[in-house]
Amino acid sequence: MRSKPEDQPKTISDLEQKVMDFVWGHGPCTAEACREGLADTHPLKDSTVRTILRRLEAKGYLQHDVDGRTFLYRPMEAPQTVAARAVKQIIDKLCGGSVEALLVGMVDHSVLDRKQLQSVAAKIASKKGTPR
Amino acid sequence: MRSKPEDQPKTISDLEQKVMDFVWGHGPCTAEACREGLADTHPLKDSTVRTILRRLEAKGYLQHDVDGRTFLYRPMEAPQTVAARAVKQIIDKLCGGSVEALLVGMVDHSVLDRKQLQSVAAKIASKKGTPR
DNA sequence: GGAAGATGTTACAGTTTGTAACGTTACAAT
DNA sequence: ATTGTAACGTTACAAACTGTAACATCTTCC
Repeated sequence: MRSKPEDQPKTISDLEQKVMDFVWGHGPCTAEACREGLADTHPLKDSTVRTILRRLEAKGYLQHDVDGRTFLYRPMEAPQTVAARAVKQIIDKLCGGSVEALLVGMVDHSVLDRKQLQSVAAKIASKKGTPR
Repeated sequence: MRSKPEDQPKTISDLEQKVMDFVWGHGPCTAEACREGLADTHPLKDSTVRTILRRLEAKGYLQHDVDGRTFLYRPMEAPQTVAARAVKQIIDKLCGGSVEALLVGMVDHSVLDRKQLQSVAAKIASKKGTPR
C-alpha cells in the first residue's frame, strides 16, 4: 500500500523525541540512564525505553558503542542538522523549493521577525561556517 | 496509548500532499477535477480521491462550498502558511526554540546560503509585510 | 548453579495511510 | 413514474507506525 519504499528522513515520534532530547542533552548514555532521565515526566518500563532506543537506532538517529556488556547510545547528528534537513523537506514540499518563500512566510506569520533576520544575516555573513 | 490527545498541526501524508498541491495549484475545484488532475502521475478511483479530500477537510486543510450538488474544495491556508507553522514546530522541538539556531544550521548544511540570507533580509527589511 | 543485570524477541492495541467497493440521493430524460 | 447516472457518503481492510510491555536469553559474579 505504502507508495514510497522509504521516505528518506524517517519521522521521530513524540516519545522518540523525548528520548532524543535526553540523549542530545547528555552525551552517550545507557538505556538505564535514559529511563531515569525521563522517569520524572514520563515513567516507563525498562524494556519500553530499550525498544525506543532500538527503533531510533534503526531509523538512523542513534548509534551505540559497546562498553563491556552495556550499550552506550549516542546521537548520529546534532538536532540542528536534523532540523535543517526537515526544513529542507518542507521547503521542497510546500514552498516550491524556494527558501525565500519560506523566510517570507515565516516573517509574515511572526515565526521570525525582521530584526532577528537582519542580525542573524549579519552575524553569519561575517564568519565562515561553524567550525567542527 | 497515544499520549497527546491531539498534536495541533495534523500531518499531511504523501498522497494528501499531492492532492493539496493540486488544489493549491488550481483554486477551488471539484473531486472530479482533482482525480483528473492527478490521473497522469497517480491514477485513483473516484471514491479514493473523495476520501482523501474528506480527510483533508477533517484535518483542517481544506474547506468546501456547495455549488448546486457538487462540492468545491479550496485550501484554508496558503502553503507558505502551513510551512511556517511546520517550521515553527521544528524550531521548538529541535532548536530549543531558537530561530537563529535553525538558520545557522541551515547555512551550515547548505540549505540556505549566506548571499540568499542577506538578500532576503534586505528585501524584507524594506517592506512592511506582504499586503493582503 | 543461581541471582542480577543487560539485551533481545514477541505482542498487541490504537492510529494513520492508501485504496476502494458499495450504498444513497437527487436530478434528468424517458 | 421509472430509471440512468452523477455526486457524495459509509464502511472496510491491510500495512505501517506508536506506545507500551511481558517474557526469554545470555553474562557474570558470588
